[in-house]
Amino acid sequence: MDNVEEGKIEWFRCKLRAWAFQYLRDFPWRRTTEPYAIFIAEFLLQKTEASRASPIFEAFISRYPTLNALGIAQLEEVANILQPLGLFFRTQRLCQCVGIIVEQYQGKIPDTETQLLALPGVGKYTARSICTNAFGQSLAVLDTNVARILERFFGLQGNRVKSRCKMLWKAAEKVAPDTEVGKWNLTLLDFGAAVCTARNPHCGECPLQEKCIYKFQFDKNKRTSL
DNA sequence: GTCCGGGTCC
DNA sequence: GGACCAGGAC
Repeated sequence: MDNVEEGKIEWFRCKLRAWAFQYLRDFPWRRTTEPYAIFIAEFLLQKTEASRASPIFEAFISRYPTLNALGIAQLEEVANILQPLGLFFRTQRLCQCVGIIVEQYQGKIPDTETQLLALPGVGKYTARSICTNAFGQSLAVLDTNVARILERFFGLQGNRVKSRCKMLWKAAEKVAPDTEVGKWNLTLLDFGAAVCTARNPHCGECPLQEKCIYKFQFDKNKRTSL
């Protein structure tokens, strides 16, 4: 965390905001704050590429427009719609969630991180993502994209990606701005998917390369190997 | 920390 | 085959 100092953070935010202005992606779930739609989207997006989840999400919402509609659906039918995305256990967890929400929350998606965390298949990332995107709360998130960007740019923890690492969660919260955290979270996600990718990151076109620890190390290795 | 997961890209 | 994707459970 020593490398994560205020001046560098401000520069980091500034560069990424400028990048987001031009490159932030558009997805159907980003055009709504309706809690049910956000809830479904976050579930489908777990360990799944956003562009692949997109058409399935639209089919899902048009088949089950409300939580109550989903509540009376058969598990097999739901599984059928989600089949192209794999990870069948998600369907089971999703249906369990719906049952609990109908019984305990009168069919309304709960709006606190703690309540959401108690649902099966909802971890810290998903709970916070729902809170920011559906209920306008300001909670930073950590996923593999955020972890990778923070590790590389600030030189945290070598190159091991541990999504649950406390230090990375702290760093994610420290780096998040005071306002528009929801948009900030999306910015990091999109930047990780488009520029700071796991394989073959596009360092040459990266707006952060000037102060990036990873880029610096990379160049150094290149020099010494010549 | 470790295991789990289905499709995709390398 | 193995790493990787808007992770979660144990």
